Amino acid sequence: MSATAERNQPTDAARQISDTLQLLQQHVPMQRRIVHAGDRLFQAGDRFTTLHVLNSGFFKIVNGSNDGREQVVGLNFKGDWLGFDGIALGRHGCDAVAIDTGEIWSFRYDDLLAACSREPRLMALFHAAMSREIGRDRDSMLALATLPADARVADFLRYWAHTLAERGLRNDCITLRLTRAEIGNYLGMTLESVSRALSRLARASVIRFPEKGRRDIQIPEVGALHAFIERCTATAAVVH
Amino acid sequence: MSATAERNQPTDAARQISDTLQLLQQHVPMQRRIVHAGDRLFQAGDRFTTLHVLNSGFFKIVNGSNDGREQVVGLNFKGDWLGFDGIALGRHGCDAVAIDTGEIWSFRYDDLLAACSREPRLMALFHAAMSREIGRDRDSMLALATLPADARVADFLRYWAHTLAERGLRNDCITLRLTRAEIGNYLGMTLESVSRALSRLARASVIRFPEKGRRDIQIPEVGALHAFIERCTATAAVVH
DNA sequence: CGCAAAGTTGAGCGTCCTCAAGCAGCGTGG
DNA sequence: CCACGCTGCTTGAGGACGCTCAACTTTGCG
Repeated sequence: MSATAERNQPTDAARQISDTLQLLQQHVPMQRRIVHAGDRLFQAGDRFTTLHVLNSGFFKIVNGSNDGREQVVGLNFKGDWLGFDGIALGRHGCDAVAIDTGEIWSFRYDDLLAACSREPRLMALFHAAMSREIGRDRDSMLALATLPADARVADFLRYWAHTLAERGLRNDCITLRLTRAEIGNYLGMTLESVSRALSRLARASVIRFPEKGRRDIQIPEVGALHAFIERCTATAAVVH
Repeated sequence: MSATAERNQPTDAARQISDTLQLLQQHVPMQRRIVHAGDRLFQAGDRFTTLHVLNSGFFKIVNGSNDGREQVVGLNFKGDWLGFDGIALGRHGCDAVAIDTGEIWSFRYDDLLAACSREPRLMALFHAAMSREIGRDRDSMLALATLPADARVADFLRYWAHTLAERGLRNDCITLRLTRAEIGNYLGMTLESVSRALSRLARASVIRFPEKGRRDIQIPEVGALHAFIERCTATAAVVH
């Protein structure tokens, strides 16, 4: 939680991302490719051989169960790594689906390891990326388990805005690449509940919609999202 | 998902665990220590320097938020690694608390890296452990977001039984080291709901309680838990 | 034996889901 | 150009699942 990650001045995260891209380019043979919304980078059951780093674009990670349930369990942005889940069993356990046009860098896992032994900084970045993923997943669980629906939506927006800010991008007006149904799936609620939550957030002036369309969301003040979330959890723990 | 992990014959997981313990012992300078229920291995904010592997006992991982919410986001068993979350930022983001007496092996992260460069098999096991953690967290999210309360409890028992079986231990009668409140916290529900869910599971003969005490839980047939979970999700998706 | 902590069970209620209707944006084709 | 259909989004009404509050039982420990 970097107190206030201002945009357009390199944050720790931004530096880490550019270092990663640079080191990969220098030391690991890889393939660059353009993907479009809907493209599947890999899916559950695929044999694991390669890792990927997102140079631009957005991905969603979908986890399925044998009885047909499935859920969006992760979102990926520029600089994020994809495919870690395959290392353990040699097969992927989830699908990675592009939700916008973007560029993906792919390289063999064993080539990465070879490069890491020559360039310890790359190893450090690799491990840090896996570690971050674990921390991120745990934060998702915390939100899923402890926040009421409205606060989960607010937390989702806060996370998205934070992620953009980290990368030096504008975050006062974000364009969601997900439908209400996908957001709902990610947050463990129905699309109607997402819609209602957004309406309430707008009514509370925490977010704002543009004149036309409700796909973009304006966030005048990220702090207001924090405040809203705390207000939700506070009412749950009233006097008593 | 190894089809049927029979106990008392070494599974993949069991072999991996013994390999890990053996390689660590041979190549990494480390400290062995006994911990007791309630002991804290590390907590959020602590500077990260060392990783840990559980040689015996049970741990819970507790994640907190700045506004006071906290949740059990992970459970650890023999052979599991602890501390991955600290690598990214150099500080831990959660607490690791022992929930039973056990033995923990601790070693410096940089010592591990040095050993890994000499012994690639250790590196592979290290990466596999992180990868497994990610996959496991995603399964937790899936359960939290898509299963009704009763099914979440059944899934929790299924996971616990499966984990014991993987390690070659009896899993037809498991002793929960967690209170109803802790289980509820882990599953995103109240302790009363956990209690009711267990009662319903017992009424449906999916589990059984011993004559005295309700801390132990007998699971005559693990498959029955699967069936129960599917029955729960099926009723949600009726004809239509 | 008595107290504290953990667990069970019931009654009432609130949040969120389900079902349904209507609206908005958008590409296609007459 | 507008009708048309499609997909995504919003909003309302009713109901169910799980939470809150409360009483009681059981277990464990000094």
